Amino acid sequence: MPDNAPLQTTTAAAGLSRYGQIAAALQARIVSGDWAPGSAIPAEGALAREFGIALGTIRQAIAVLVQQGLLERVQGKGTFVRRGLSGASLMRFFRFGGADGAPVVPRSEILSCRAVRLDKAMAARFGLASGARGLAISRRRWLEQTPRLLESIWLPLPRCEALQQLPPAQWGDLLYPLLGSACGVTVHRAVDEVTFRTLAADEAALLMLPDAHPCAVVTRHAFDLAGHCIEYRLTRGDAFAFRYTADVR
Amino acid sequence: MPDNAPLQTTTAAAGLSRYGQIAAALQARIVSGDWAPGSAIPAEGALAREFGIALGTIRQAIAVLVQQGLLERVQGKGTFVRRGLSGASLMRFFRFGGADGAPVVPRSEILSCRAVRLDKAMAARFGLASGARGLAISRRRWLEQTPRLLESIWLPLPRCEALQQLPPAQWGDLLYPLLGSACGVTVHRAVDEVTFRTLAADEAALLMLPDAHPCAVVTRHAFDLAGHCIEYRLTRGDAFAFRYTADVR
DNA sequence: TAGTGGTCTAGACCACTTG
DNA sequence: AAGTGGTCTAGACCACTAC
Repeated sequence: MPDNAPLQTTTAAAGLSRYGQIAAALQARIVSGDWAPGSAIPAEGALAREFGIALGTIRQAIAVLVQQGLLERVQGKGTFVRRGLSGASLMRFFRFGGADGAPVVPRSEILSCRAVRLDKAMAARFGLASGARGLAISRRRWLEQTPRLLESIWLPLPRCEALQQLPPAQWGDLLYPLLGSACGVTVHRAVDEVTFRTLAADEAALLMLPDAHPCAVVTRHAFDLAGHCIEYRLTRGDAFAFRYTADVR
Repeated sequence: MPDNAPLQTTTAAAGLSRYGQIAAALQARIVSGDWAPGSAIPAEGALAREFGIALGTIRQAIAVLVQQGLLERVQGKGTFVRRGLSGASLMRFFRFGGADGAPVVPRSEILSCRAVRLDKAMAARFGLASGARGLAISRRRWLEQTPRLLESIWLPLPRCEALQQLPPAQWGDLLYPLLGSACGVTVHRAVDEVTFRTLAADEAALLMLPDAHPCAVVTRHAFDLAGHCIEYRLTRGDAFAFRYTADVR
């Protein structure tokens, strides 16, 4: 038995525990696409043999990635790379009329989509230089016969080029699955910030609401598996339809 | 070695894993006050001997309670029962002028405090029958020289009787520490729901805002260690000062 | 029946905190 | 130096899922 080799000779092992190093190694395989979203990773035993460690240790490494939301374990079936966010989750902020239980997807109407130069702040979000190219999308979302949300979306352009080729009519109602299939981008995490203001005249008209009507604004930064920002989104909706629940402990 | 006794003879062991049963046993000691908030629980080894199980199993049980937020582990020092919520956390929904970094506690002004009969819905929250007695508190909270929040608080009355004896002038600015010291109640978890509306005339006057000004309403259910609701609170504040960040993954 | 993850054991040594 | 939790091992058996 090697008992306790003082350092695992992976690429960079700086003061990390063994399971930490291995978790990083597994994460690298996921981020690189070596293990695709939705697919199963090798069994515990196989990984333990590969890394030359005990079962308990590989389990600990996997637990780290499960905690991060990168992996998902299922009794008797295996351990799977989690698929990206569906994107429908923005509706969790609003309750428009209908039944509460069913998570509905609003119909998407693309108002405009064009390549633009990103200003300094926007480019910085994507880790690009000021003036870099991006895609600016304006979208209106409907529930039944009523416009409910207004969205302004920015995407980094070398990365999401494939979207420009595809006619908006074929985009469907959800952006993230499209980003996955067309651009190979997996949205793994999002940070939403909620504030509150009143609608500008043009916004109010598009939402069929009175001028200066109160509205909730959700500002979203979405990130890929590597943790890079790949979407900036501004969503506006009727403030009186806003409802959000937070658990504190 | 007993190897694997099929069932641990605790009180109720229904299909739970051993560490699950033990986690429940530990939780009972915390909820009963046997292990007080802030104090250390016995070391892993001692607990393992007491329950007649391996170290790894007691660690698993403790991990469950850490995950639930009941316990906290500190390297080299021990495992501690977590103290209750500070209550200042409601400010996380609002950003009033001042510096962002510092978590400030607004000054509390008690507008009224009286015993009332609870209607059916309110009594049900506390697990009481309609018409049960409760404490209704109205509070205004100041930052510097400006009133910022309006709070309506309901508490179940047999439980929080000690508050009535204490003059409001001695309450201080935070309710939860007071509930702990005066009534022996630990607030361990809270569920906040956010909605938007406009201010009524009396509310607007108290907050020194225009009539019908937009406001954010935070509805809070707070729970003790046993999971029973012990506070219902309605907080109103200027909607334009509202700002909340949520992480999705 | 074979393969997966889930639970459990009985040790060992390490890292951190305290007196 | 003594006590605590943190890491790691090398096994065992159980529960669930598939074929």
